[in-house]
Amino acid sequence: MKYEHLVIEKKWQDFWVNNKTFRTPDIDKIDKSKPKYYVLDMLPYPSGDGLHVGHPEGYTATDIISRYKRMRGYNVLHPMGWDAFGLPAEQFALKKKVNPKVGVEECVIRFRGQLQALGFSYDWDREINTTDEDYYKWTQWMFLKLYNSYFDEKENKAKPIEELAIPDSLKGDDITKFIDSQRLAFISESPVNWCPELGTVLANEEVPEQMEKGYTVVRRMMKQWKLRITKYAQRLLDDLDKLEWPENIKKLQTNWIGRSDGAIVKFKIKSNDGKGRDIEVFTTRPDTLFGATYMVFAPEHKLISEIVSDEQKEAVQNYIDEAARKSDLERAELAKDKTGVFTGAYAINPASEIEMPIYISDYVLMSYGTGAIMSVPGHDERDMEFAKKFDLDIIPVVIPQKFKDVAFRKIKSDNGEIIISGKGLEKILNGASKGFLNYCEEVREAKTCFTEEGYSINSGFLTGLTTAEAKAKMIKWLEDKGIGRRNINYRLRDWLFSRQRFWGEPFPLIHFEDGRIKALKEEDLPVRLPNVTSYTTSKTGESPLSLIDEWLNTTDKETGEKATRETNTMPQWAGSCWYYLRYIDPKNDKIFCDKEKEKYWMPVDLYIGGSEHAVLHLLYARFWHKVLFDLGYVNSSEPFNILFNQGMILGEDGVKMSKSRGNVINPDDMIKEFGADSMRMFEMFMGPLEATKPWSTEGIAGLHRFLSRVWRLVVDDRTGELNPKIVSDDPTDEEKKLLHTTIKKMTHDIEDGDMKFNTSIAQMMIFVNELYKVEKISKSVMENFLLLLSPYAPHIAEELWQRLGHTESLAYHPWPEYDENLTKAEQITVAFSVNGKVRAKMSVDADLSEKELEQFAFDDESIKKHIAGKEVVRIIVVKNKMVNVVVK
RNA sequence: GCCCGAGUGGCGGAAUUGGUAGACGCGCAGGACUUAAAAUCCUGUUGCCUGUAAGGGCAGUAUCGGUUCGAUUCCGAUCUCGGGCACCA
Repeated sequence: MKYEHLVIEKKWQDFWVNNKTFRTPDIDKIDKSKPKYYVLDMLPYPSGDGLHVGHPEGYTATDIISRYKRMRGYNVLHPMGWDAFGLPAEQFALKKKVNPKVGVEECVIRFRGQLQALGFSYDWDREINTTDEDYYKWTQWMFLKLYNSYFDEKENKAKPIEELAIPDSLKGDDITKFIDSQRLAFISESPVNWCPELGTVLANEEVPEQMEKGYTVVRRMMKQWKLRITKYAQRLLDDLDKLEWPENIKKLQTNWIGRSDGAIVKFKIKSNDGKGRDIEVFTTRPDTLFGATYMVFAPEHKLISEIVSDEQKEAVQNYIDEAARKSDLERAELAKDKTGVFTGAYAINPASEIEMPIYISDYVLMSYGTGAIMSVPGHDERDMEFAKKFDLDIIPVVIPQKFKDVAFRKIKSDNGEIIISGKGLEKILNGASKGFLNYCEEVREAKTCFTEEGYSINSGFLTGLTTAEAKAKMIKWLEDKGIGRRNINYRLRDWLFSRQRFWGEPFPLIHFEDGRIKALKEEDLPVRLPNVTSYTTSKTGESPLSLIDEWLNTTDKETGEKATRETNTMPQWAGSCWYYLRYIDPKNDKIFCDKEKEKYWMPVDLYIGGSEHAVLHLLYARFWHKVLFDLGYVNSSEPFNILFNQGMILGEDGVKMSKSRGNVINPDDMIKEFGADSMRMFEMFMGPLEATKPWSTEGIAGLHRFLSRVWRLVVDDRTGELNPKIVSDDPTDEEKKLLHTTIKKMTHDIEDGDMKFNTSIAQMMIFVNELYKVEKISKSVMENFLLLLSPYAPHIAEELWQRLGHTESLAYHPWPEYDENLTKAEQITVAFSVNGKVRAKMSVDADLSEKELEQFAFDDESIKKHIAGKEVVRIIVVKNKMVNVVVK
């Protein structure tokens, strides 16, 4: 009987499902004396195309770990679910004129079938779907928690809104306004990408695609819900240290959060109308304040209308209008060429006391810092470009280290020794200081822009100091004068949390006619999506929900007052922010997850998914988890302890798989032709998990060949009986060494956590190749090998295990142990080299002394030849490895 | 532009702390079995030079340089590719 993968794989998949082999018992039935291991996959979006070959890559890795940990005696939690809200399902629904859940159901059935066909050991009793009412009820519940919480700056954590201290000075509506301004979920007017032709708002990522199709996209202000993730910026940054994540992912998150240390500086604006006005700016380089020669405001800055001069009014208004029409993307694309307009107003530099003209330009962003900057064109490239274009003054105030000695040479004057700054020096020195003078001249002429740290010049009381010293001294000076302070800025923005779509979680909020907003109570949840058979998009940019009157119009349950529902829905990220908690307690209708169960299973021990989620999903989930932690709903401050990113699988041509290229590999075809076990093994054999690597159909055939070889080792091809080579004898010494070496290698490969399964598979191939060379195989050796193989190729392992006479599944059979002594070779090959070049190799007894090895080297004919007539200077002996003779 | 990561045979990739470069697989070549083919099994496979042969020699881990008895591994510079961010003051 040949290796018939289709028959075997179906048999065992049915066995596992019917026997619930991989069901993780509920908490009270679990043996708590065993350690726990929570292995999580990033839950997939069940798209209409079905699985692609990239999915099984990460899933196979987690499955191998899960199966290994079970054999190691761990209580393993290994669940799967569906992240099914989102745009593709919505577009499918609009096209087919159906409710999106119709399409989602089909896709889920398809995905589940495909995953089961790969033999993954998920506990299907814990399957979740983010679009189930029982699930999104709790997503809404968490939104309410965010809405009803504020961030306490002193304690650096979220607290219930009832605990918020309200200033005594506030009365009536102002109290409500104050409370609303502190909530972690808040509504605000925000710019969005509006596409008039499509009548919809687009996410930033969708903009380029639509513009290529010829649609226009403009910026437009709309009321949007946001989550105050920025309050958690520092904690999200600090806690990265606790996590065993790849350094590059930590770096990506660090950059995304983007902490900048600097100062806030207050400038006086020269008054046109007698009113005293100040403007604050943020700078990371307070040491360059003496070099600030002009200011730039973002076009959206509120102060512009107050300070603009009559002559400039029209030009300024035109510029503001133009900037408003551009999308963020357009603003960025035109980045090379600076634009702007003079406002006619001036500010006073508090350090140099010069008048600084105030410009507006869209290179200054309203959303970062204070929306206004001090420009130091000598030491900031953008400022320099702008200064060049508008012919503004440039003062060099920082010099590179190399000019230090020239710039600050001590000059004897009539009054004794003094330090002269670069400015004074220019008049006095020549020759020796040419490089320095050239530098100053180039800066003034906007030919050079020195943005690094160095030494201050032309900077009054800062002159001569290093950049670090000057920063500190300037901040002190600003604080003493009450016109500035140390400040930290983050790049991270508050999370735009609303979408104008049908297919998402509705917000549990109602609006009254007078504009008041009321959050629903926990017992009112879930707010269900309307059960319509079809729907259309609105032309106003609002959610399709706004057109469904019987859903939209409602009354306040408590007062009977007329109200309308919030029509925005939550973004696709919402459901995936906490799904890992629901797996722990998927059927609970009292709470999203029982706290005792959470305490047992959390944090996730291993989390594997694609690096496309390195920033957003992982940051959002960490943020939600911290809020839940602050409010006392979870015991862990971070959700994912170890993270691993799988690499992308490219097409056979070495480029990204895409339908248009026609290089897409369908996993169904591969499973049918070669089998799930071959598929799993090949994806692991291709290379390290994190690497990007091209697919090879010839490669998967090779793994199928390997599994066939394993099959024939146990089963006689012609008779279907056991291979007569398999005997009940004790293993020979050779077999023992081979087996124990293999156990050792494979155990280490998994325990090291590098996810280099390719070398384990190579070791199994060596094992099988060796067994093909011997006359007899001890049955126990074969059994141990099947246990080693089982996490990788579970179907064939179970089948052969059974054929060797076992009646129980091997899924919970202990992983083989190895004996270190048995892995050691008695004979080893050592290399003899002369001057580092290997000249001879020799098989010797292991653990020879250095003297003995040395003697062998000198007795070797080839070594003798190479050292003949030369002086031996040194001999280096590395035990069990080599002897190197150094000659002259 | 900035921040990460990576460059090893025809290809995917191996190589504990610096210690025998190319494990394992694919592909290719040759052989066995077969009327033939497929499947299977065996052998070879970094390049160049040399030898009838066993063998021997030289070069070689993107490029150039450094440290070292010895470098794929450590250090410096450069080039190429991949990923992320992108006017963040």
